[in-house]
Amino acid sequence: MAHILAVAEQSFAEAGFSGTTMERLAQAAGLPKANLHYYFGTKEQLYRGVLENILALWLDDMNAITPERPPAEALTAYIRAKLAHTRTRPHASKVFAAELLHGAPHLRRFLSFELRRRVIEKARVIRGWIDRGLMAPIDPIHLFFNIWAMTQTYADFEVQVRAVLGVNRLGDAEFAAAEKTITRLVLKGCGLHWQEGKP
Amino acid sequence: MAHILAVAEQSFAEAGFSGTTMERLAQAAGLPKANLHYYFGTKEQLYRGVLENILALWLDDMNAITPERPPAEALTAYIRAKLAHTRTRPHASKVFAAELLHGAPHLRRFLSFELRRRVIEKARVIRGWIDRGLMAPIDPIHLFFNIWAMTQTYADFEVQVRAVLGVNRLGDAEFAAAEKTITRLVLKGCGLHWQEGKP
DNA sequence: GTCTATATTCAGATAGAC
DNA sequence: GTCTATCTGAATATAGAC
Repeated sequence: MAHILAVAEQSFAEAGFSGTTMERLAQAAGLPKANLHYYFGTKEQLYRGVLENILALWLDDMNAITPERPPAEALTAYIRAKLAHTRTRPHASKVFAAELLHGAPHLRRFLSFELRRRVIEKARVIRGWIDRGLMAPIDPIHLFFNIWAMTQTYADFEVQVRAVLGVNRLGDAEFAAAEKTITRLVLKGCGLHWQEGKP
Repeated sequence: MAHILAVAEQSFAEAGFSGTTMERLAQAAGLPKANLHYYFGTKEQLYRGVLENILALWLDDMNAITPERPPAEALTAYIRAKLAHTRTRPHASKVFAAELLHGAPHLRRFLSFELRRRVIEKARVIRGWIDRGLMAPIDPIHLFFNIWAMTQTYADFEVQVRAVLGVNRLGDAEFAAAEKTITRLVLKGCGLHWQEGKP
């Protein structure tokens, strides 16, 4: 079952919902397609299963943001965590991205409630830092939008990154450069100290 | 014909390639579906027509980056141009994003040649600024990846932005906040002067 | 050039044997 | 529970009248 979900995640990421056929999934999972229907009912329900598997990931990373930590440390850790997920779970990122692209018909509740609540909570932490004079007065919610955008682009639009860089795959060097660039933009953008050498 | 392409762009953006039916396009365009096939041949060829319409947009914005301009001014103008396209052509952005998400089978050449060449050319301009001590030594190519990510997220993942902000549509206020945040991150991140009030 | 009607293909779902 | 074979519906594409 977990195996089927993993195969489905990859296929939905690569081919989209309509582009993924139950036949293709069955072949990739190594069993007849009737079994998929036996386990999950409809293709729609299987897709929902894949999505739900992903949502927890998105909320978890934000744990790095806590009031006691110095902002530079917390933001650096957050960026690192997001980028690690981008690297280890690129298919999850792509499925989520495709769902958003098409208006998120399955994620309306998640976005408007769970995610919104969590962002507002963490934005309050950032406003606390600003009020204490620990960082520049940046809009915390837009800051989140932009950190998500920058980190996820290395999964979602990986093919563009590879083509422009002229490499066959994104390895340690590329992710190190990405992390350095994003961390620099965010820390300096927030008026925080950032130093070249610091990993 | 241009009308059909506009309708198709919107439908491909909202429903994806497989999710878009010729019947649906015909209805939206107000003519029988046989005509679509008469004009464009196959659905595939129609999709290629939509994509090609979009590519020029992407390359054009980079004209803002020229060696003579001060970096802060050029980067501010570039961000503004990208964000303006995000706002006026959200469907184009989404079609392009979906194509990248699914591995860009139709854009391989464009990405590896036209786009890559243009990015390398403009990266050289930025390195010139760095060498002249006009800005901090940031990786120019990753800088582009991240500017694209930040500006396009307001089209591609608009539904997420709206849900988290709790608004029904992205208007002047939201785009102003986006532009301010992105410009701040980029300029300060590049060690350039940025001032709150400056639009 | 434009449309109606239809052929063809293919994917999702299920019946029913084992 | 697992599989083969099949049904059903839908979407692309085209034939052929006007």
